[in-house]
This record gives sequence, C-alpha cells and structure tokens, in this order.
Amino acid sequence: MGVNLRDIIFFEKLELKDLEGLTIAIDASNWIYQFLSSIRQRDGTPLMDRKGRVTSHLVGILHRTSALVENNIKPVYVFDGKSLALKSETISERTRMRLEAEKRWKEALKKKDLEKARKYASRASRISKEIIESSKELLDAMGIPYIQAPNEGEAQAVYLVKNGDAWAVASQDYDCLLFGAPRVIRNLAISSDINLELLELDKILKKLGISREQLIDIALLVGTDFNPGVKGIGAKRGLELIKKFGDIYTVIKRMNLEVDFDPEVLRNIFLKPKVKKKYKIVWKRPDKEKMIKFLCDEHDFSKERVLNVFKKLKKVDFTQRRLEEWF
DNA sequence: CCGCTAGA
DNA sequence: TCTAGCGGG
Repeated sequence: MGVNLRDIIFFEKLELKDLEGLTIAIDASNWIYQFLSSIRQRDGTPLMDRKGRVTSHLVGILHRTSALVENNIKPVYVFDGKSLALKSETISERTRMRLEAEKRWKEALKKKDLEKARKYASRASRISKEIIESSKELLDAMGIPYIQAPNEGEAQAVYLVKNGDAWAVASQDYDCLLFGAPRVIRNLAISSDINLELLELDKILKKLGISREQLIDIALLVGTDFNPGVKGIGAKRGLELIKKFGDIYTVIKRMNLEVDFDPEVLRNIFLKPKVKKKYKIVWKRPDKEKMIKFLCDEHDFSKERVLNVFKKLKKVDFTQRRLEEWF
C-alpha cells in the first residue's frame, strides 16, 4: 500500500503525551484497513454481529478513538472520496491479491493450519461501502467529526494540517509526505509497546538534500498507487539517481529508461490534489442512546463495554470553546 | 487492535 | 503492580 520510501525516511520517536491537546487528522481508510486486517479470531474470521455483518472496524474505531480522547488528543477522521482513474490498475491488482489470499485462507482452514489461516485472512480484508457507512455512523454517535474528501483522503488530511486545523496526519503511508504533509504520525495506537513515529517533511528533505518535487520524482521511480515505477529502482537508488541528475526527466533520458507514465500528470496528483476547502470540525458530546442502539441493539456489542467507552468519552469535553472564540 | 483478567 | 494471553462481535 502506498509508496515504499522507508529506506530513505527517518523519524523521531514520540510519546503519547507529546500529542496532548493536539488535533490529529486520521487517514480513515488506512486505519479501517488495519482494523479489518488485525482484529480477527485465531482462524482469521473477522468479528461479526449476529447477522454476519463484519464489526472488526467498529471495535477498532470505538476503542482506539476513545483511548485517544482519554489522552486529550482530538481526532478528526478523513474519508477517501472517488478514486482517481490512474489508480484503477492498483485497485484491480489489490482485488486480485485479495481473492488469492481468500483462496489460501480457505485452504489453510481445511488443513487446520491456524497460523497460515490468520495470515491470509488478514490480507483478504476489503473495505466495502457498508463498512465506510457504519464507521461514519459510529463516529456520529461518539461525537467525533469527520470530513469527506473529494478524492484522496490523504490529500485532504494534509490540507487540514497546512490550514492549521490539525497538527499532524495519522497514517502508515508515506504518500502523505508527497502530498506535502508537514508532520505525519505512524503507529498511532494505545498499547503499551507502541512505537510512535513522527515524520517531519522539512527535516527529511533537509537531511536528504532534496526538494519535495524531487521526493515526488523518487516516488515515481519507485512506484506509487498511480504508476508502476521502474523495475530495479527502490528508494535508495531512486534518491541517488535524482540527486545525481536533478529530476526524473533527466534520469529517464540519461539512464535510457522505458517508462509508460507521464511524470507531469503524476506530479500534479501530489502537488495539486483536489481538496474540500470548506468544512467544519466540531466535537460533540457522545450520544449514549445512539451508541447503545447502534452498537448493542444493531451490532451485538456488550452493553457493559459500550457504557465504559461512553464514560471515557464523556469525561473529556472538547465542546468547550477556547477563550478567544468567545469574542 | 485493545481491554481485561489470571497468575506471578 | 506488571505482563501475557485471550476474547471481543
């Protein structure tokens, strides 16, 4: 998923405390996908309600969001909109991989190989419309705001940060840096052994000695969700080449590379993404009745657990206006 | 993934 | 008080 720049990106370690009082724009698709992959039984079956509807994402959103709030971190979720035409190849490739994983999951189940079953099951996750809609319904009940992006959710989340409405984007994907995110937080979770990473674009570019445009060019060589990249070029070699030749056009020419993508079109996906500029971010008080009706009545959650979460959410009140907003 | 609990 | 392991829906 996303562009693999891991080998050239550095990060600073962060404590949950460092995020107190800050608003974090959450890459909803990224998180939901993680929840669907990881919140499963040992044989790989996701959590489901009595009607067989998947609830793993609801469990994840409920617990992680309330834990963030309890730590005085203000989450705003950002959902993907319509995917760009250039992404269709990536999407069909993912579908193919998912179906393959599904097949292997069933095979492993037959052989009673639980470890393999779980492994392939997690790769068989799919974000359906129902999963997105139920996620939004839960956030509404919890009083947590979300924004619907026109296209890429990451681009919209980055816009929130640039616009001063959020401090950082929370996502596992390095793509956020290409969209120009000043700060990206990876591994934002609550468990005791978390390894919070803070990626700062300015520091990364300075250390690498390149511009954002050049980082994008490296990504195009490596391959993104929108183009296949060049065989044999990873992040390290991409960096070398871009530093040596300056830009992707010169790299292609000097190295006699065959590429079937238009760098200019792709650069603009990251440099000039379509985003929603008018939006409202308002935290509301959690709605106990809605939470119980939705989670317990409709999706078979335990009432006791839901009430515990409700109490956590209620304890912290983000609805209070800051002093300067009164004038 | 996260919360809870059993056992140290 | 802490941590590993299990169940959640």
